[in-house]
Amino acid sequence: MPEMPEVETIRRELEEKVKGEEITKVEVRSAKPLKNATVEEFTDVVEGATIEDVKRRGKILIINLSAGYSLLIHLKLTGRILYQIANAPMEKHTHVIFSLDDHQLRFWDQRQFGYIKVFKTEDLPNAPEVKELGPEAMGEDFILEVFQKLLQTRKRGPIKPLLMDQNFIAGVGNVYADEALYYAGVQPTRIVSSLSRGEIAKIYEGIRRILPAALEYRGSSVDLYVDIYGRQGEYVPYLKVYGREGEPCERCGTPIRKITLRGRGAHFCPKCQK
DNA sequence: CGTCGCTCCTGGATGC
DNA sequence: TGCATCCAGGAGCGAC
Repeated sequence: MPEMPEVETIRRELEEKVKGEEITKVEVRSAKPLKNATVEEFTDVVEGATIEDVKRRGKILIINLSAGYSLLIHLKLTGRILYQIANAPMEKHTHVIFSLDDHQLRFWDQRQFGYIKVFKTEDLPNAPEVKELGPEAMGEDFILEVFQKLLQTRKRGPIKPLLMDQNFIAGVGNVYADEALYYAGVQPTRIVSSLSRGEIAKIYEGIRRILPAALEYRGSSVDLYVDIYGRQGEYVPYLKVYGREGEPCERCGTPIRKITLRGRGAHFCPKCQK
């Protein structure tokens, strides 16, 4: 599932490949991902537009087009943006096709939770999914003191769901929340108010170290994630707990446990994490 | 407003 | 072997 390292990988690749390209034609095979526009409105905005640049905020991809419009793309669990030769065979679950010169960008999504919305570029900051976002997980203004202060406003619940709350911190999801907590030696169920200053600092450090490390490997291909060329991310072998239920902890050999927390899988070492 | 359960969806895994 | 059921999960929504 694409989190910051995966979405940033896609952003970089798109920037390299399609920046400056004109979208000559758009084909909507399923209108479901177009959550705030009709097919006609979408087509009118996109066709003939040039891709000016590709940005990211949290897990959201933003494609700025000429003529003052932007596409806001959320891949959710299984969304893919694929860069393919125009005549490449069409895969099932391809919902929107943007034709460029001799290539196409294809929005593919098996579970259909992802979406593409259209905004006037000037209205983007007020888009509901952007407006309430917390600080960028790897942003330079997200310093330890900011994390500490944020935690003081949300003291009652367990730490892990909070790390995944995009309105708290933008960019961390299920995989890297588990990994950051393993790094910190803190169990995902720990109530925020019980965390020591040292533990908070370690969680912060975990986030700040693991995200860029994963980005270097073009992310983690858990679930169906691939980059725009269809390549898997290569960070999975370096994950310490996510997807390793029953395997021995690298540090102490205790089997990694998986529990359900707020309806989501949470993985941790019962010995190394307190 | 914070917290929390429910919901969307598909196909691979699991059970009988 | 085949069919039914379960399960994964980001984030919006409503309930409290």
